[in-house]
Formats: sequence, C-alpha cells, structure tokens
Amino acid sequence: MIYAISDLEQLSGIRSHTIRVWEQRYNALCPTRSQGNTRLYDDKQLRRLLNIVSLNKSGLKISKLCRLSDEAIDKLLDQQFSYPADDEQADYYVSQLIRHGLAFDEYAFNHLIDQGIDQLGLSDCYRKIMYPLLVRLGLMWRKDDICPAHEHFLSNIIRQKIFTHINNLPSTRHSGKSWLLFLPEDEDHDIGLLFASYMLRMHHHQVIFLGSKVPLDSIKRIFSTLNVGHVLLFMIKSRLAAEAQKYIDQLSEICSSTKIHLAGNSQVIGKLNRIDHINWIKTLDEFEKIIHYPVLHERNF
Amino acid sequence: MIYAISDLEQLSGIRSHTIRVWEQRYNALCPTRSQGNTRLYDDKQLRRLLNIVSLNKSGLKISKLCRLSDEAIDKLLDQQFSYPADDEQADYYVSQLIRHGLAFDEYAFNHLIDQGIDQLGLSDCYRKIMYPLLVRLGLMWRKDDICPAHEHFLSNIIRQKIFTHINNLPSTRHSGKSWLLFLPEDEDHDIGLLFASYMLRMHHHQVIFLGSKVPLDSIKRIFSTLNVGHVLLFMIKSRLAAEAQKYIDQLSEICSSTKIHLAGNSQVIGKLNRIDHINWIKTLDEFEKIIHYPVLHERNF
DNA sequence: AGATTTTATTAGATATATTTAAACAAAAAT
DNA sequence: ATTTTTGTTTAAATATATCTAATAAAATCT
Repeated sequence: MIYAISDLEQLSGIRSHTIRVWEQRYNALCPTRSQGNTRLYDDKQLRRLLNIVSLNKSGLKISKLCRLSDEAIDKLLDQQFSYPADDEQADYYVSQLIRHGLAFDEYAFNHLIDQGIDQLGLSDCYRKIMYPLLVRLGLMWRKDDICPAHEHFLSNIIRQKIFTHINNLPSTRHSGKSWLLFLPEDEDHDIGLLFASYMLRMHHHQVIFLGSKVPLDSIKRIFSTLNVGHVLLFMIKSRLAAEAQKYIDQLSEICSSTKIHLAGNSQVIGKLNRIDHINWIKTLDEFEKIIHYPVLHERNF
Repeated sequence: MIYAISDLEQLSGIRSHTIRVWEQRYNALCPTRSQGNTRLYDDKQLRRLLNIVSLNKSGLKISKLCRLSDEAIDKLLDQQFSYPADDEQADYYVSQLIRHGLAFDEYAFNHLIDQGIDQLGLSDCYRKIMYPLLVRLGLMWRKDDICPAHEHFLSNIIRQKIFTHINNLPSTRHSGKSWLLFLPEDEDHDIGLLFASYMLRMHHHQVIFLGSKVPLDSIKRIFSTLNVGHVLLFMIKSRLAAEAQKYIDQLSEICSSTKIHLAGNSQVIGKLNRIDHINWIKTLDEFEKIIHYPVLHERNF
C-alpha cells in the first residue's frame, strides 16, 4: 500500500506540515519520491510514524524519538507494554492463542478459546483474554511482527464467538428505549462494539447494532423514525482534533435529545470541547455501571 | 458524503472523461461545484450513476438512459428485477423480513429468519431467502428506499446467523490443503464469503477465513509459510477493467501454484484476460460441485 | 458498408495539493 | 527569565488533478 502525506495526516492525526518538519529536522521518516518530487510512504513508514506518535504521547521527546532506529523504537514499545503479568493464567491464554493464530491453526485456537469461555464466561473471557489479545495484536502489527492477515484471521474467530453468544441469548420483545450502536465511517474495528452489544443484551436492553462504517447522514435519517434512548459509539483511530470535533458536533446536533456515550482513544476524546452532555466511557467497569443503573445516567432536561 | 470525480471513477468503473462527456451531452449528472469549478457529487448522484451503468450493461442505450429522470430510472430498475416469483414462500419471507428490518424490529426479524432456517436448513435458507434479501436491499439502496443503516442492521443479523452455524459445526483437525478465503482491500461485503466458508466447512474442508480488506502484500507474506490448496475471493464492486486486471495478475503471480477461484461481478470478471488458470465460479451450484468433487477441478501441472 | 453512437485521446488552461524555506509563536526545559 | 524544543504560519514554486473543447478511434446498429 502506498500513502500520500495527506493519508498519513488522516491516519496519524499529525498535520502534514509537521510530518515534513520532523523529516527535515530529525529524519523521522524517509519516504520515497514520485517522478516529480512528491513524498510517497509505505506501510513500514506508517507504522513508524504511529509508533513515534504513540511514544511521544506517553512523554518522550519528539526530537529524540525521531532520531532512533526502528529497532530502538521497537524496544521502547516493548518496555511500554510490558506490564507485570497480574493474571498469569490469562497471560498464558493470550500467548498460546497468538501462537495458534500465527500458525492459522483454527482447531487449536478454537479449542483453547472455548475453554477460556467455559471457564470464565464470555464476559470475563473478553475482559481478560480477548481484549488483551486484540491489544497485543495491534502492538505486534506496529512492530511488524504480524501482517494484517493474522489480525483478520484471529479477529474473525473472536467475532464468531461473540456473535454466537449473542445469538444464543433468549430473544425478547422490548418496549422501552433502545441503544443505537455504530462506528463512524472511518473506523473499522467493530469487536468492542459487538461486545458492548452482548453486554447490553445480557442486561435486557434493546440494542440496534449497526456495526462499522455508518454514514452520519444515515443516522440522521433513521433518528426521525426511531425511539432511541442511548447512542454508543467508539472513536479508536488517531485523527486530527478538528475533524473529531466536527464529527462530534454534527452528531450532537442530530442526537440532541438522546444520551450519547463515547468510548475509545483517550488522546482524541480528551481534546474535545463542548462534550459536557456526552458521557465519556473510560473503562469497561464504567460501562457496566451504566448498564446496571441507566437511570442515574439519564440526562436532566 | 462528498465524492470527487475520481471517486466516482473508482466506484462505478467509468472513466472520469466519460462521466464528463455524459454530463455535457445528456446531462447525466448535475454535480455541484467547488469555489473554483471542480465537480462535487453526493450519494444521490452516485446512485444515479450506478443505476445508469447497470441498466446500460443490460442493453439500454446510454444516450436514452442519461436523459431520463430519477423516477423513470427507478421504474426501469423495477422492471429489470421483477422476475415472476418462482417461489412464493421465499418471496413472502423476503418481504416480511425487509418490513421488519426497516422498522429495526430485531425480535420479529430474528423470529422469522430462525423459522426459515429451521424449515430449510441454513444452506437453502441462504440461497432462497438471505441472498435474495441482500440483493433486494442493494436494489433498494440504489433506489434510495433505504439508507445504509438499514443495510448494516440487516446484514449484521444475517452475519450473526451464519457465524453461529459455523461455530456449531463440529471442530475437526485437518491435515490436507486448506482453502484461503478473503476479499480485496476495496471490497466490503463479506457475507457471501462467510457463507462459502460455511459450505466448505460443512463438507469437511479446512478453511482459513480472512474476511474483507486484506492487502495483497499480506497474502503474499503468508503464502510462503502456509500450505494453501485453494484460494477463493469475490470481486463484487464495479471497477475499471485495467485495475481489476492488474489485481488479478498480481494475485496470480503470488498464488502461482494454487488453484484460484473467483466469484462476483460478471461484468468485471468477464472482461479479464489471461484467466484460463483461474476458475470463474458463476453460480452457487457450480461452487457446490467443486466442493463435492474438488479433485476434478485441480490444476494439471 | 456506411451511419450512428459511444468511448478514448489530445491540448492548453485552471484548481488543488505538495514542496521548500524561512520566520514566527507557543510550550517546555533549564 | 532565558534558552531550547516544538508546532504553526507564510510565501512562492512545482506537481498533480481537473476543467473545457475538439478530434480520433472504436463499437454498435441499420
């Protein structure tokens, strides 16, 4: 895949001017060039930029980061994410599952993840195994230890598990207000949203699950006909603060009489203005509380 | 959503030159313009273009089509797709399911689709109900009768059903060569691929399901480590013949020693050159035959 | 075969995106 | 308080995409 500098801007949330200045001052990235001198980036460079941005946000100086080799950056990433294993068993599961995933050994992966679900229940299995697994996969992609095919393979099996458990929940007719779940058009990873759907259904809430890539226009259109009580969406990708703000402002206008719950990238959400009326979900526990006592979290008009 | 003329080119497979000429001669589309005169299209115009292209391919003259009003085009589309109902029962299912879907009535939708699966089995239910339902949804989107949210809502429930049935198949360890299933990076609709995965698994084939948006690079990378016997992919979107050709040529090179099965948009696939070594799957029945007698379809070296 | 329709190619003009380089402003560190 | 680091703004030049318009080529129809 080939990226223009404007693509990197979208994907990293760093302005193209800044990307150029980092290159000029510190040789942050070394893009190839087109016939007439336009910068062209590949996946490796994209990963490097995302890593630099991520490490920078955790306090390291940009001038130092940019001068580092890819290997040195990998090392820093390892340090960052090497929390002491507070749950050895879960850690073992994650390692083994990844091992099976890298070999595309669905039989072994399936067997192990089913065992985890049996043992912990889907809810705790997601918290302790699946979610950490996905985080680790993301990290491994950034370190170029796996390719997208691995990530697709694994996340589709996890998707399969959650879908199956949703399907096995007793189907009931609801009368109350429903939860509308979706991701913005530029977001891809719907597993978190799918798990939220499972949790809500577990606690007898009505859910309308739309998944990823829903245009805002479409949300607007259905909002006139539907009795929606809560909106839940994720913003996971890094993006320009201005774009995130614009999106949230538009959404707020559409859903002016509905409680909006927002989860995802704290770097992005933290910078948003005028979101007093939006409930920023920072942890899974917080989300569980809302599910259990939704009334406490209703908006006061 | 706002599209540039190059986006329309990608999405419709019609060169931008031609789009302009159609506008100039027949007023095919009436884009708004930017400050400095660049054409800007919206979803409605995109749908109109896709409808014109589709009707053109079925024999109608471009000069006549372009002059028609949106309503007249809708009428032609209706005629095109109004086959006499050869299966009244299935037709009833589809209508009712769409009715429930438009109301986001998951309970009713679920109840009815489960009934269909019980009655026909998943395989026949897909052929007679789910697939026709998805086709009709696509048509309704093109006529602006539904918005993407409806399509997302319905297809996620169908996805849930197929995933559940895959999950409930007995898990077995395979030793033979496996089927690698994926969609190109610009393809979204993975339900057909998911159903193919179900069919293959039903007949005890080993499947590696990667789903949508897999970069070709990634396929290349895993191909060196894996024992893949068959590759199956869909090309559903309209696209420029040259781009499709380029993609297939690259894929052929990567999978030079593997049987490639290709399904999807016959307008696109039909125009490809040098695909003697690729098995073009034109119908579901053809696919079933391959599943039952894979040896007959092996490549001879 | 000849006429008609449709698509592709060309060319010069204009719009938009990117490039370089320097100066500036804000934030962080000393 | 001063220096260093960092990100933004400005400017003019160049590259790329799009625009119009006319012509050539190909496909289709009669």
